[in-house]
Amino acid sequence: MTRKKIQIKKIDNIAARQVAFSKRRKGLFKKAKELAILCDAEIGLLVFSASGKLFDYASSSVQGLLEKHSSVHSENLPNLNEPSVEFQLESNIRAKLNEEVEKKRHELRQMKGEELQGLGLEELKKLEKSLLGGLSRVAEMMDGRNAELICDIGRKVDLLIEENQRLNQLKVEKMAYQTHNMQGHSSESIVNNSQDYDSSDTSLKLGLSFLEH
Amino acid sequence: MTRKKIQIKKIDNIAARQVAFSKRRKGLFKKAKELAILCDAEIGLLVFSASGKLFDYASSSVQGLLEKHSSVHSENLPNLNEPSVEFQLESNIRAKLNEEVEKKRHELRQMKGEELQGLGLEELKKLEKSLLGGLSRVAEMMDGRNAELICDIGRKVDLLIEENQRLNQLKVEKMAYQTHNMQGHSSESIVNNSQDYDSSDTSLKLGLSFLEH
DNA sequence: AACTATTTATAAGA
DNA sequence: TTCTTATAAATAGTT
Repeated sequence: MTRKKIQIKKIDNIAARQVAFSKRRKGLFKKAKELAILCDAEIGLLVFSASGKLFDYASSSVQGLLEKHSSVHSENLPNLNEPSVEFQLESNIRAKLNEEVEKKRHELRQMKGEELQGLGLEELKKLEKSLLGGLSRVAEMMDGRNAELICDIGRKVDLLIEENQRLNQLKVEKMAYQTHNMQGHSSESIVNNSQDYDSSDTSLKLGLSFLEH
Repeated sequence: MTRKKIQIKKIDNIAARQVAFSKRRKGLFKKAKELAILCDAEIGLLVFSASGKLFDYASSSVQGLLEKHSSVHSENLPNLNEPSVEFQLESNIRAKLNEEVEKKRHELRQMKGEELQGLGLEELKKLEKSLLGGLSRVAEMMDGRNAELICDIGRKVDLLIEENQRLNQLKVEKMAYQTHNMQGHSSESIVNNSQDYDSSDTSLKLGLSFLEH
């Protein structure tokens, strides 16, 4: 399928066949994983090399199935010389998981700048790029959060202003009521009213004080 | 993977996902069959669509396994008797490993700025701090590498200078030899000597040219 | 294990 | 679904 188109039939040359097996197996597993992820599918894939070695992939929900199957299989064909399919599967899965955990742990450490000894300049540059990318997205998201916050604040301010206007209205009405019922009673009420105005003004200021800093 | 490169992550749009599933499933089965034929391998492949529909392929010797499996599967949960202790242990271990992988995968994605939706401002700040920390260490390490490089270059320069001196010495000796053996022979030899000096000087310059840029 | 000229696979658009 | 087509990915042959 490259350099030259090939016929799909058993490759005669043994070495060439092994090389092709290795390359195409890798490609097949990659495709299987992509399908599982992209399309939310469950996939089980078993590949036995001509020499009987097992390679497998299984998304979680199929994992159990493959194991049970293979145990049935091994009962049918008791290959006493080779490790049982069942055992191969189990150790394969465990080994793969452990490897993946280890890989991610290491990658994570490197992103935190912790295990950089072995890295060359090119790898360091890649890391740097990755970090800068992450950083810019985090910054973007923080901006978003800040925008939300400001928006929230704006809404609260509106509410406070509204509330303040309502209070003012009440004061005006109250004052009108007082001046009507106790016209010329004393100057105190007028003073009180102006104090009320002041305090409501202060509460508005307090309500906005969190805007500073 | 064409018209535009895509990220390998679940396709959001349902219709698009189904189309991709159909296309890629076809491709995957084709690849599996080719591998089986070309490399004389035994292959079993199970694919469950997100909606639960099963597609499968199995080369002859694996066929039995898959059939039994899917029949077990269609019975759903017929294992009321006992999920053997051994199996439970296995599953537990695997579940833990899977969980760990998933956790690290997620953390890694967040460091790459990819799954920040759920995060609050505080968490974003922590992330930022972590990224900045990593970045500064990476930068430090790069400085180190650069220092090494410069050190290397310095050593090479020293060698070149030494070499140059040796060449000059040879020239001087040659000149002395020539003037001794052919004193007053002609003015040509003197002209030649001065040309030699010039070219050796040029070669030193060329040897150092990689220091620029 | 790398490289690269080609062939395949496939995403997007009808 | 199927077809087309521009482009990404896989890989046969080679080193």
